[in-house]
Amino acid sequence: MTLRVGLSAVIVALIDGAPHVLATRGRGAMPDGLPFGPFEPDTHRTFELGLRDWVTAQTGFDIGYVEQLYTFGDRGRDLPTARLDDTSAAERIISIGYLALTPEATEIGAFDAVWRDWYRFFPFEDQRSDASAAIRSDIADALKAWSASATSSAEKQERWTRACLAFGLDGRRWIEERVLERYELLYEARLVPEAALDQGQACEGRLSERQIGTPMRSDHRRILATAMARLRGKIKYRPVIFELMPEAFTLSSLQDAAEGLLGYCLHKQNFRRALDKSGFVEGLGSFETATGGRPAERFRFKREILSQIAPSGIQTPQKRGET
Amino acid sequence: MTLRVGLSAVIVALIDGAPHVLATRGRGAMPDGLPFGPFEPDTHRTFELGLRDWVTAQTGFDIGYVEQLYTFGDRGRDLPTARLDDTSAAERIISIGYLALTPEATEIGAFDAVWRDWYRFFPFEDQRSDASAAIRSDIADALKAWSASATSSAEKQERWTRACLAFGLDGRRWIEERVLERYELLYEARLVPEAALDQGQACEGRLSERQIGTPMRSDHRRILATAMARLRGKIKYRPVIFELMPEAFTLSSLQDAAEGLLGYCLHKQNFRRALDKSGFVEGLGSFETATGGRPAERFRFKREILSQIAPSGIQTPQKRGET
DNA sequence: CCATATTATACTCATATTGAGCAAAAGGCG
DNA sequence: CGCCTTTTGCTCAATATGAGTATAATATGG
Repeated sequence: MTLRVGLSAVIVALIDGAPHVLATRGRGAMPDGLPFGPFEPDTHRTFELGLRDWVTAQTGFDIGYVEQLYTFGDRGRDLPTARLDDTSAAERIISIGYLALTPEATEIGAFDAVWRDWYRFFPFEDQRSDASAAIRSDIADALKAWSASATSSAEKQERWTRACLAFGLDGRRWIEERVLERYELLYEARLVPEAALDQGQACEGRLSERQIGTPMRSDHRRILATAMARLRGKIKYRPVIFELMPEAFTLSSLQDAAEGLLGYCLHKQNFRRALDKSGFVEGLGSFETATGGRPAERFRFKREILSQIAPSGIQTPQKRGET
Repeated sequence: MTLRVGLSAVIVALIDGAPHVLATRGRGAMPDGLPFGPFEPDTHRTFELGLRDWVTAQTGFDIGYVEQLYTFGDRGRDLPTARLDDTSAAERIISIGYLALTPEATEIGAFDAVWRDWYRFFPFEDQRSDASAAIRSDIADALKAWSASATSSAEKQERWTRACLAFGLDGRRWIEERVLERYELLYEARLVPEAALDQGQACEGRLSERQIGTPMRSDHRRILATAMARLRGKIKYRPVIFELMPEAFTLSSLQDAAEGLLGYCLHKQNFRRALDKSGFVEGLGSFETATGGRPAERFRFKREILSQIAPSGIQTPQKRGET
């Protein structure tokens, strides 16, 4: 069997404070996918160089911050129509996922690439809107039905416990980083169409795209979930959020960015206090007037601080009592 | 060019509270390596199953907790004697590194595998011993010399800043998680023999194995550094340390384990207070008498708590004023 | 059998950090 | 000018953290 290695990229940028990912547009029945290219051992000295190469070739711009996410290689992921026990496939493709952050959503030159709001693929991950509570409750119902459909009572119990942990049900807290766990649970419960495709079985038609999101090609939604989880975790212990911001920004726009990535609201005053203490930003003395209320001072990220201190991330004081 | 995928494992266990890794013993001039096996796309449905398979086959025991670390694929890593610009090699091996944790250092059945103290490969990572201060200062001298040998003054500056950040020099704090940064800096400065091998150049003979550690095959020391960094970080936000402990343990032995992994000492009373608050452990009512002083109560990890709360890790209140 | 060393565990206290909210400042707009 | 909106400054109680001191329970050696 031939083994091939591909590189897939989750390229994130903010558009009006909302996180977007670069997607290759689907055609006909084929859904959207992530930018994906083969790793060519002859020409690419490292994975990262290979990735930068073909992203530039395909989309026409240079990605900035890049980090490796995870390597995906389960059978089934590359051959949606193949049954899991079919070992006769002639080729196996494994894919190394990368996360890339760009400060602005540059216009895409060639190819069929588009910026998509990442909540299009995961509507339930946005806990800010009023709609989200309703979606969450619909998903909870579907997962309850799935739990009840288990054969043994221990299995029923176990399924429901996992659902509660993943989705913050039954008094448990919603943990924003559990993006992948949530997607994998929906996959296991066959509530997302990808699961049906992979296993050649019908999808549970309980939930609509408005609730469980638009599907993606192959296992790309899993890769995107991994990227979201990583980024949501990382902004708390590394100052990576600034890789997504323009040179000058207001504290409110920074907060909007953090809220967009995390999917929940922050306490404004405490966010500022924490940011102040961290020393990451510095006022520029100029002001943004087009905001409606009192003009906001523009700030910049003090990049040079990275060589001064032990860099941690920004703090994210969650606003309680709203959920 | 043929592309092959291998799986390498950093299997960690504690022996008398000191972290050890399973290594394949070197022969003659060939240094120790990590357990390494090919990924066989025909028989292995997932990477993890493949890994478990051949680890069991080679060493005779089942590994417990497993997580993917990173995928390594830079040219040069697989062919130590090849020059970087030599693209004529017939084969490229990329390797997916895994971290595995086992609760006890089981006797190894077959093959030439041995448990090695992980500080054998990274003596400077252990900040507890008195020797470490001396080692650190020797390394600082060597890095200073390397900085001074740069051509431009900006480059000199840049090198020294990086050295200070990585090794906590010049008033900066030592960050225990920067294991990989430290190793890569030593590699770049050609202070470790692996660098010399990879580039076909002579190693700077400044430092001895007692200071920079025993080398490993290929890029295995880089993989080990990645594993140490991951584990040192992870025990703070996930209760993975218990995967290394036996069923019943004393709080002192748990603290020993944490100190061994982190490479520095913790404040005993505060460590206990934090552990108490976390709710991770539960007293068993039985006591360990062979400790020399007052008998210590045995505790167990409350595994069931994982389905109750948002699991974080253990806190690690560093003991200051000793360095 | 008592002093002593050794380790375990309990409690204290000052100082930071956090969550939550109130109030003033500085614009635009009718 | 008064009102709405947003930014910014400040307070206050509740908790968490760093760093000790004190006491308890064992083994050991005279």
